[in-house]
Parts: sequence; C-alpha cells; structure tokens
Amino acid sequence: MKDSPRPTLSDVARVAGVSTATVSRCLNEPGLVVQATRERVLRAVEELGYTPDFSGRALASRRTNTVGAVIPTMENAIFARGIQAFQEALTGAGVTLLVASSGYDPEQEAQQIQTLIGRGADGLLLIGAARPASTYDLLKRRGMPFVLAWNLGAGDDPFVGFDNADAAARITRKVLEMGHREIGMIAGVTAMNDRAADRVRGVRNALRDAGLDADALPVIEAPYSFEDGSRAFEALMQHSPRPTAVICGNDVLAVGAIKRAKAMGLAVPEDVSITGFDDIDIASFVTPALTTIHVPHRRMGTAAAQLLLQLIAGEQARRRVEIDVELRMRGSLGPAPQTTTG
Amino acid sequence: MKDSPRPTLSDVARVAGVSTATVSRCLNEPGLVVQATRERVLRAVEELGYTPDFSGRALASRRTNTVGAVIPTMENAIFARGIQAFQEALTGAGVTLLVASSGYDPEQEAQQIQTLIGRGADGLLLIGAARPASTYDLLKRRGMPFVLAWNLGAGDDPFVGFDNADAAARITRKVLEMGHREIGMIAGVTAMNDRAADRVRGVRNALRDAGLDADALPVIEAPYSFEDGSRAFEALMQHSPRPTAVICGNDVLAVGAIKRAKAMGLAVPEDVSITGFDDIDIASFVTPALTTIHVPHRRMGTAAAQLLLQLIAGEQARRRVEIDVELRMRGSLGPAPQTTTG
DNA sequence: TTTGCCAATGTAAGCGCTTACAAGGCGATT
DNA sequence: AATCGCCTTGTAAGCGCTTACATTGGCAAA
Repeated sequence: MKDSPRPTLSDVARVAGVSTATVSRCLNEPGLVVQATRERVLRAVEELGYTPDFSGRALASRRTNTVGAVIPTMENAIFARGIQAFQEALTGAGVTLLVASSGYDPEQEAQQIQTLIGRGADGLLLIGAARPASTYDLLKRRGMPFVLAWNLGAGDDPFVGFDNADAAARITRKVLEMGHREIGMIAGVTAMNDRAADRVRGVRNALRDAGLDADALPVIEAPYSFEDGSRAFEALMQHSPRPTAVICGNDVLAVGAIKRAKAMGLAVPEDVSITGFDDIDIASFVTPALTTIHVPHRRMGTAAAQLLLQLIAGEQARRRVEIDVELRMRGSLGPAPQTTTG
Repeated sequence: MKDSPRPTLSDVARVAGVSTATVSRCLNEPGLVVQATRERVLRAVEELGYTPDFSGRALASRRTNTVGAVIPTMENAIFARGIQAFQEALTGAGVTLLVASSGYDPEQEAQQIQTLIGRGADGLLLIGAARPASTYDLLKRRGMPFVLAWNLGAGDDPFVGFDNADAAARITRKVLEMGHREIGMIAGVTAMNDRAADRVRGVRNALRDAGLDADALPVIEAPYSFEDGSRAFEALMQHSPRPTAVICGNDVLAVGAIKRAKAMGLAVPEDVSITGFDDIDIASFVTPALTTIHVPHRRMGTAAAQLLLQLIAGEQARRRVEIDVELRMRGSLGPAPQTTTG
C-alpha cells in the first residue's frame, strides 16, 4: 500500500488541467462551471481519491458547518438518545456534530468549550444551566450561539428544556394524593448537576405546599446505577418512621430500588411505592412498571438542533422553548398502606 | 456584549509587543521562551481571551491530535460505554475524539470516514469488520491508521475485539448441556451487522457440532429494543415444537423476552430458558437474572485507544488484541423441562 | 465588422498558525 | 579586547483552501 501524502486541490487542478479556483468551484458551486470542465475535474478527483481538507477550507472560508455539544457523559441513556436525535437533525441540515463529555466537571466543561470554539464550532449545545459565570462570559464575548437543554435557562439564555423542579413537584403531589405522608427520596448526585438538584427542590416545594415539613424529608444521593439505587433504598428503609413512598431522581435509581424492595420482602406498591423520572425504556419493563415523568428526549434533541441552527443563521426565533413533560401513572405507585396509628 | 471577532495570534503578539513566533512558542514550547517574555505573553492571552484556532494550527503543523470513531449508533449502551472509556483514554493522552454515527449504513459509514479524514483525524476507530472493500482501500491508500473493535478483524487488520461466533457457540453449548433440544433464537438485525450475524452463526455451529440440524433453528430478527424482543419472543412461541430455550443476540432482546414470557404465564426458567449477550447492567437486575456472555466494554475501549495511539505513533504493537469474554451463569437458564415424550 | 456583455476561467491574496532560518546580544573563553 | 557559541527572539515562507477581481473568448446586437 502506498502511503501517499493526501492529494491537494492543486494536485487535482494539475491533473485536470485547470486552476485551483475552478476545482474549488466545481466542488462548492458546480453551477458556475461548464459541464465539460466539471466532468474533467470530477474525473481527476476520482482518480486521485481527493478529499477536501477541512482545516484549509475552514481557514479560508471562515465557517465550518459544525456545532459542538458538551454532555456530562455518554453513559446515560437520556443524553445518548437526545444527542442522537440532535445529530440526526443536524446531519439533515448538512452540519456535523462534535461531541465532548465533561464528566459533570465544570472546569472540564469550560475546557471542552474552549476546544470546540477553537475547532471553529458555529454553535454549542450545553446541558443544564448551572455553570460558572466565566463560562457564560466567554460564550457571550465570543458571540458564540448556544442552546441549553434538559433544563430551563436563566436570564434570557436560549434553551430547549423543561422545569425539573416543577415536574418533580407534580409527581410528589401525586404521591401525596395517594395518601402517603412518610416519604423518602433517592436523588441523583446534585453537586454540579442542576437537574438533579432541581428535582430535589421540586419535591421539597410540593411537601411544603402541602403543609408538611420539607426539611424532614430524608434524601440520599446516589450515582447513576441500579446498584447504587438499591443500596440507597436499603439505607432509606432504615429511616424511622419508614417511608411508605420513595421518590427517585431518575428511573435507573428507581429500578434499583424496586429490585431491592422485592429482595427485602417488601411488596411494591402494597408495602412501599416507588417513582422514577425520565421514562426511559426500562421504566415500562420493570415489574411493577414505574410511575414516572415522561421526558421526550428525542424531541428535545431535535428542537434544540432547530433552535441552534436558527440562532447561528441569525434568524428570529423563539429562544425559550419549554418542552412538555407528563406524569405517567403506572403500577409502582399505589395508595399508602393502612398504618396502625391511622 | 461585544461580538468581537476572535483575537488571533498576531493580536496577542501586538499587545505583548513580541512576534507571532514568540507567542506560538510560548503556547507550545514554553521552555524556549524566557520567563519575563512568557509572562507578558500570557497576560496578553488572558486579557484578550485568546484561544488558538484549530484550523490554522492543523494546517501549519500537519497534525491534529485528533482521532475519529464511527459507531452505528449512540443509542446502544455497549457502544456508549466502550466509547466513553475510549475517549477517557485518549483525553489522558492529550488527544480529542470526534464521534460520528452511521446508523448501521455502510455508505454513511464511508461518508463519515471521509469527513473524519478531511478533518485531519490521525487515526480511526471502526466497529466490526464487515464493510465494502472500497472503504478499506481508501483507508490503506491514505495510510490512515485504524482499529476495528467489537469483533475480530479479517486479514491482518488491527483489532481489539472478541470472537462473537465463538462466544455464541459457547453459550449454546451450555444450553445444550442443560438438556435443551428445542431451541429458538432471537437475533439482532444481521443485515450490515457482522456481530449480530456472527452470533447467529455461532449458535448454528454449536448445534451442528452437537449433531443437531442447524438449519432447523428458528431465528427471528428484531431491532434493539425491549419491545421488539418481547414481540419476537411471542412469535417464537408459536413455533412448533415450542422451544424450551431461547437464545438472544443481546441482553435487551433477552429482557424483552423474559417480560413477555412472564406475561404469557410461562415461568423462566422452568418452562422456558432465556439467555442474553453483552452483560449490560440490566442483565443482573432482571428477574430471573440473565445468563449471558460478559463483554468488558470499557476495557475494550481503553485497549482500542492504546492500540490506536501506538499505531499512530508508528510504534511496534501487537495489532490483534483478543479480549476475553466469559459466560455468566445466572437464573434465566435452567434444565430443560421434562417432555411427555421424554 | 465592430462593440458590448456575459459566462467561464484564471490570478493571487490571504485565512491563523508553525517553524526553518536568520539575527542579535551577552557571557565565557582565550 | 577579540572571538566564539549559545540562548532568545524575529523574519518570512508556506500549510490547503476560498474568493474578489482580472482576464479571456464567444456571441448577439448594431
């Protein structure tokens, strides 16, 4: 195999017997080139196996048709799904996506943003709204279009998301409606994760509104895994009085909790009710199926792509897109058990 | 917010009162610049909020410290996990990752490879071994280092993977050992997916080796979702004689199958045994837990990164890395039920 | 035939950066 | 005091591409 250096525009030009400008036009504005020439050029392209060099093109044309996304991690189904839809929408518009992950670390996120800017991203997708002011400063000083997703944005920052606190409050009210008064929560790790923190806040708000003591709510934080959900559930069951309902910050924790409940000989929902959040595939597949908040992740990704493309194009657009989420009532939430004191 | 054009190297140079070469050196080889100058330059960088432009740098230096990966889809936990590890390993080496997805379409894959080459990727990660010869030609003509993952590579192509057929045969032998003779299979979609196809082949091989009629194996292909696994299971149960064991091409299908089995009033594994493949988190969380093939996806991602970096650096390296997978025996596989004819 | 215009192509100047090479300055050596 | 050599910095030539502008040729109109 010949390890040939990549052919360049001028190689093509030489082989085709035209100028580099003509080759460039052939590739970008074929209409400007007469058919015979075009064919000659394309033949040369074929023959040499020419592929345009992105750097050269970006440098000369000052645009990249590229947007970047910085997500906490790919190992979370909700991001994977949303980003996949985001990407599909972009591809449809001839734009490529650069994905970077921050591991939930704001410093790494800032670093990745720098990298993406350096790579000429025309716009950025960021997750959630909580990040240092310095990061927002950077973005705005650069005039870099960006869209926040998976949460509401502060100020007038453009976003495509939903109110996590409000949704958490909604599911909490449902739990209360079912007669539960001893409630516990298994939250995602809230440090550097405004979505997780907002969900805790939402639960507390709902309790307070119902005249209960929000500060008394036992909350255990757990990383995003079945196993950690299980462990947290077991710990929560040690709390006295024992919760009759456990509200989980996401479906994965909830599934872990259900599993442990069964292992502990507790019937769900007869002995203890469990709720989730996100409505990922597995939510409807566990037994009992999870009562949860349905979030249309794909739709959110698509809408985010549309908004970002509009911002980049400088078009007028509704900058604050609230996505509807809805409560999905399923088997894991039932009426509170009769207490002996009741 | 001033929508200032990005500051360039020469802006920094002007502010710091030095030449562009010195600024460049400050950023890339700080050792070559005397402390006083360095401080002055860094202050200017800070003040202007300068970020190096990737295109300019790539164009001038002929290297990008970038590798690309083309995966079928992000919406599959096994890729998400492997790629996450792949990325972490790269980041540790100061290399950035560009991810593209092909939607299991070889043409799109070739397209994405072109794009990544155009973007100056120093190397590529590709999934599986099956793709048109033209794609391999392109890669080799360019002298582009690449690593295949999630399967064995053909010829002497470098890979980090495992033998899907062999692993599938292994789990099939186990099923046979448990006394099952009426076996069915729910496979992933095999078109354009050599891993899925190899798994089917492996099952057939094992049956043949056991003196059974491999062609008689009922196989239903299903997309990667719980729901499709369920549907396929139900269809398979119409087959006569009804299978006492269902081998699934992946864990997601298997979980779907288990759920439907229960819904149909079939006990697992008493009435029907079900096996999976991949050992994703949920495999140990379903009831009964899945007997499956454990694949260390993260380890594979890390190893792939190491190999790719070595190839790029032109170092001598073992180019064919076979990853160990192992059978995880859990509750979903039990002895074949007594038949009336037995 | 001459003129004018337009379509097709060529010329060449960068885009922001790196890096050979040149130049300058200073201390050490003789 | 003269010379050398090294350390620091500057000069300038591209890297592969796009694109404003110049040039050419052909054809229609006069």
